[in-house]
Amino acid sequence: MEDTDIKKAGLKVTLPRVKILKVLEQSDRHHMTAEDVYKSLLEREEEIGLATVYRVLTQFVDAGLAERHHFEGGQAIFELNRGAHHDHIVCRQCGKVEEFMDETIEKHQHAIAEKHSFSIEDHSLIIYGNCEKPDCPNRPE
Amino acid sequence: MEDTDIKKAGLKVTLPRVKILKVLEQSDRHHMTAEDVYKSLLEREEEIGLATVYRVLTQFVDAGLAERHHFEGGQAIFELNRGAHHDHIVCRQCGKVEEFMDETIEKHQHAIAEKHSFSIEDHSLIIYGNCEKPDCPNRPE
DNA sequence: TACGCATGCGCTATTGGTTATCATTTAGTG
DNA sequence: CACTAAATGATAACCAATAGCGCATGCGTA
Repeated sequence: MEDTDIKKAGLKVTLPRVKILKVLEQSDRHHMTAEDVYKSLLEREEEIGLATVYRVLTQFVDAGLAERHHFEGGQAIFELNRGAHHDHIVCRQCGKVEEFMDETIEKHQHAIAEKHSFSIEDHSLIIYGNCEKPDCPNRPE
Repeated sequence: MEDTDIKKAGLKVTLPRVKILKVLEQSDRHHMTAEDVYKSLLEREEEIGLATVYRVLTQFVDAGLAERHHFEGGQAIFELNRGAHHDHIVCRQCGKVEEFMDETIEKHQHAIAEKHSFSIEDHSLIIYGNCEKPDCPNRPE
């Protein structure tokens, strides 16, 4: 993802926008709250206001550069849009987020929308569970 | 759903709890925010504080009597648990919520969890679109 | 490169939804 | 009917998110 993408989106290429884009790109966790982004910027000693973080994230979403998700807990989570649609599976213990994509599920959703006479615009599928990462607090011993 | 269900959940059978349960049961919209429940109680001239509504709804969820959903917008939505699991399809224009259930989708979710080495606990699938209700503001003329 | 305006920035105050506090009231029990 | 623990209601506190407002900056133009 490049600075030119910001320009293409009709937004001026400013330092805060570039830096927020970088944070979203380079973070090992690719799913972050606005607060996460803000803290990450502080660690890099970038002085960017929290309000600006919210503003810019919203602009990125409106421009299609990023997506806003609503997981459990209410807090919005942001993710760069890398083109390929996918859904999420989340560990309730360690917060790890993985991505998946299932053609069959996608197709069935369209069938359901049709059956209910809805023109489908979007969907959100999140699976909650517990992962088996070695450092996950819920790991069975 | 009966008062005895409240007792079974280990909660005292108090007037506010009975009345909130009734609202959730009798409302034509079965998916309500805490505020919706509160307003509905006001219309019935029941003097129940908003704090109590939030408290009781949370207790119902903890007891398994109700479910809390997170649709777009962040606001929590509550629904009585009638036993049969289902997912939701929501109209972005008029807010109408319908329910559906698809065995194939359910099965695939379990397969996905397995593939990612997650023990699945729950999931949330919401389809967003536009319905064709005669009074839906988005209805094509 | 210098100018000037529109846009964007950061700060602070404010909102909206939800939760905690605490004195008073009520349900359940003997 | 009295007693005790739990529940309620009013209010304040909380937190994520937003709006308002001067100041600073990006960028087209000269």
